[in-house]
Order: sequence, then C-alpha cells, then structure tokens
Amino acid sequence: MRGYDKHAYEPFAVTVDLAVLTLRAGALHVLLVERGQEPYAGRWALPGGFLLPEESAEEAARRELGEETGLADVSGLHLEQVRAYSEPGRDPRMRVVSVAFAALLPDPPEPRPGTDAAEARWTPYERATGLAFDHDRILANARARVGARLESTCLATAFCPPEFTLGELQQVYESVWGTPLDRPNFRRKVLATPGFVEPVPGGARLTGGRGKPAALYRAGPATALHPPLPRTPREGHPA
Amino acid sequence: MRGYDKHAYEPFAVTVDLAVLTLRAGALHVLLVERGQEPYAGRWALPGGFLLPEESAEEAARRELGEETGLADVSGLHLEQVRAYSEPGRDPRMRVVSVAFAALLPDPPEPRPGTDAAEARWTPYERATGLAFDHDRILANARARVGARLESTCLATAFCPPEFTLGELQQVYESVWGTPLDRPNFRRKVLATPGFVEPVPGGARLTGGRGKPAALYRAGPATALHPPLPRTPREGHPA
DNA sequence: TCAAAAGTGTTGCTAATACACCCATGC
DNA sequence: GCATGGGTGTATTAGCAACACTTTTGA
Repeated sequence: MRGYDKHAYEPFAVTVDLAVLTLRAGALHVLLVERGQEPYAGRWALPGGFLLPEESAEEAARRELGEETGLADVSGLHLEQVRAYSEPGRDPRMRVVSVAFAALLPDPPEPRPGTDAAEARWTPYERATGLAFDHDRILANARARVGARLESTCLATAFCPPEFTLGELQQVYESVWGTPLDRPNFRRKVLATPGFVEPVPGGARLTGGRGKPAALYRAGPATALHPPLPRTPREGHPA
Repeated sequence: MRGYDKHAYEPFAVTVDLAVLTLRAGALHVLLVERGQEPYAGRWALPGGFLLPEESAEEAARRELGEETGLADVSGLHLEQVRAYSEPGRDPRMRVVSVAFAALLPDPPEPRPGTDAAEARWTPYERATGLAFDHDRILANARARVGARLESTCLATAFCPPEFTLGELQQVYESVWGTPLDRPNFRRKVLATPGFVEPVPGGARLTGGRGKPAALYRAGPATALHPPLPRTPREGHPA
C-alpha cells in the first residue's frame, strides 16, 4: 500500500466464483455451468465472471447470480463470502484472483443458460467433482463454510421459502451437514432460540404431505444463534 | 471466467493487508505502520503491500510479515485469511482489491521500520482506531475471526511460545475475547481435549512469577476443538 | 507471614439426548 | 386401517459453572 506505481506490476484480473447451493428433493445441489471454450472446454465449472470497473465483488456476485439463474429479483438472497483464491497457476491464461461466494437459494428454478450459451444445470453435491480450475476446492470450502455458519447463525432460513415448516428447516441442516437429527430435539432448540423463527399467525399446511399438516414459520429478526446448534447427534464423544 | 479478453477490463491492483496480532503484558496489540505518503500521509495503517507477479496472497502476506516485523524466520507463524475487500472507492488512487490476513505472533519483537522508512509500532487494540483506508473495518473483522477460531480450533497456541503455561494460554483467550475465564474450569477443558496441549516431560517454571511455578506445555497435534470452548462464562446474547 | 499464582475437589444445577407416545392427514 | 410426518412429554444423564480449598513460590 506504499511505494506504489500503477504500472510497476503486472495487472491482475479479478473475478468472482459462485457456489450456488439449494435443496432439491431433500438433497444439496449446486449450480454448474458447462464451459464452452478453452481452457477446460466441455468441463463443468462454478458460474462466475469478471468484476466490472465500478462494482465490488459482492455486487458482481449478485449480478452473476441473477444472470446465471435467470431469477428476476435476486436482492434478498444470501451471499456469503468464502475467501479469495490467488495461486499464480490457477488459471492457465493469466493471473486471476478470484473471490468465492456461497449463495443460498430457497426455490430451485430451472437455470437458463448464461449469455454465452453454455449449459447450466443443478447437480447433486456429491456428483459435482472433476470441475474446471480449482473449483473442486472452492466448492468444498463453500460447503464447509455454510455448514459452519449453520451452527452459529440463523442462516438456514435462507434456504427456505418465506414461509416454511420446521421439517423443511431440519432438512436444510441434515442436507448440508450430512447427518440425521432428532426431530423433537431439533424442534425444541429452534423454538427456544428467540428470534430464529416466528409462527405465521393463522397458518397450517396441508396439501403436500401425507402426514399431519405442519405449522408454518417465517424467519425471525435474529441473526446469531445463542447457544449454537451443535452438529453432533451421533459422534464419538467419550470424555 | 468465460468470454474474457485480457484487455477488456480495467486492470486491478491486488494487495494484502495484515492484522499482526500479539499479546504484550496481557493485552492484545496490533502492529501498525505510519504512512509516509499520500493518501492518508501521517495516518496509521495496517502493514501490507502488493502481490508480486509469481506469488499467492498467502506468500505475499508471509513476505510482508517478515519485512515488517524484522523476524528472521516467519515460516512457522500462523496466517489466517480473513476475507477480500473490493469496494471501488476504498483506495482513492486506483482500483485495489485487498486480501486481508490475521497473523498471530507469540513473542512481540520490537518492529523495525519497513524498507520505506515509515515508523512501525505495536499498538493496544483499543487504541488502534482512525486508521487509513478501510483498515478499521479490516482490523475489527480480523479480531472477530480470530476470536471465533479460538472457540473451535487449537489456534490459541499460535499466540504462545513453544513452551507455555496454562495461565498464558488462558490469557490468550481472555485478551482476544475480552472476557475473564474461570481458571479451574479453563484448565479442565483444555486438558480434557486430547491433542490440544501436551505436558513437557520434566518441566516446571519458576523465575518469572510470584506464585507457585506452573507446569509447561507445548502445542499438541490436534487442530480442531471438540467440543468447542464456549465463550460464555456468564453471558446472555439477545439477538 | 502474607500475597499471589497454580492446581484439586466438590456440589448442585442445567440442559440435552434418547426415547415413548399422541395427532392428523392421505391412500 | 395403516403408513407417514407433525408435535408433546419425560427420565436419565452428562456436563459444567461456581466456589472452597490446598500447594508452592517470592518478598
């Protein structure tokens, strides 16, 4: 930040990469795009793109999110910065520093191919391997980050539509963490946290499920979870 | 990452900013440098600098750390990436994207001024306000990140010399979190976590303290803390 | 002998896990 | 009826906060 000269250093390109996560049929999915050109032509990759001259990485990520998903209003969706990736060889063409974001979507719209006519597709998280560049690592980091945030923040509601049941909320945790949770205990912990969820006044849901209609909730005003929702229903904790 | 043209976009400068944290006399301190030139000439700032063409942000951060502290061997020190900062106006000169790191130092050496002859100084965390650029925010984010990592990882030993007492380790937590902890309970939790600390075979310490000599420990092989060391001796965090 | 810091023991409360059980709906 | 998912109740248990107490040093 001192002794600088605008032209003394090779210019860097700065991009954003997005791990757009959602739940489809109770399983974690990620939005992938098929690359149309070299390098890695034909391979799947995380969506992303260059920063425009007058936008921040967050703004670029939100713009890309709208472009890739085709969603009209993308302003309320949660974007979580994961970290920056800056290894010199990560893009064979030039020096690219990438800021990765995790985006959380409640309803999974069918993706429309981006402006560059490459295909876009929701892919189960487990099958999203062999991605272009270092996107395998970025995706794993994004999932780990989101999983950690679920423990201590109210982030889980970002995966849910405006009104949701506690069963749906529980599925968020189970899908991202990959562990089953005890329903009665989950319910108590969520309801015991003030401001996490609020019951919607006169609602109960019916049509979808085969069982008893579930009560509907909305996201509450809280952002932090005190105490945290621990990840361990079955884990080796002998001590 | 698609449809790119090396010259289609304004070039970005990429820098690293370092929040170098240490404990002096039981209080959290941060390394600041006085800026010698505009903008913000005469103001204090976090140390940092540009990425060289063939180094990653982590490598640049470690190099800067060595340059600013004057430490000969900087390879074992802990560097924690905080996040990237990319708002268009954050540097008035040009578009600068900065990757922030928190560095944790056990022994606080007197800093030597950097190559650019500006002054460098350890500053108590509370007095490190009014910094140049957006460094107030970066520093706060770095401290929050380190505090959160103390809960769930064995990071605290990075603040300690190779051999340390449990009292010193406790001071790390108390200084970063800003809360006093109960010594007996802290001791039990640390020792109950396998691999967090290991007693050094035949050691006890004497000269420094006025009380009973404390046993010496070293960092163990564990990196994660299960269960986490909770931050709350008596705390009610309402939303 | 006192102060200061390390270390041990104990107690009592809180909270969470692991269930059993009831409810309401679709088929 | 019965399968399925929602929701409530509860007992045992484990963990932990709080505090009393002992130990070992320097002054």
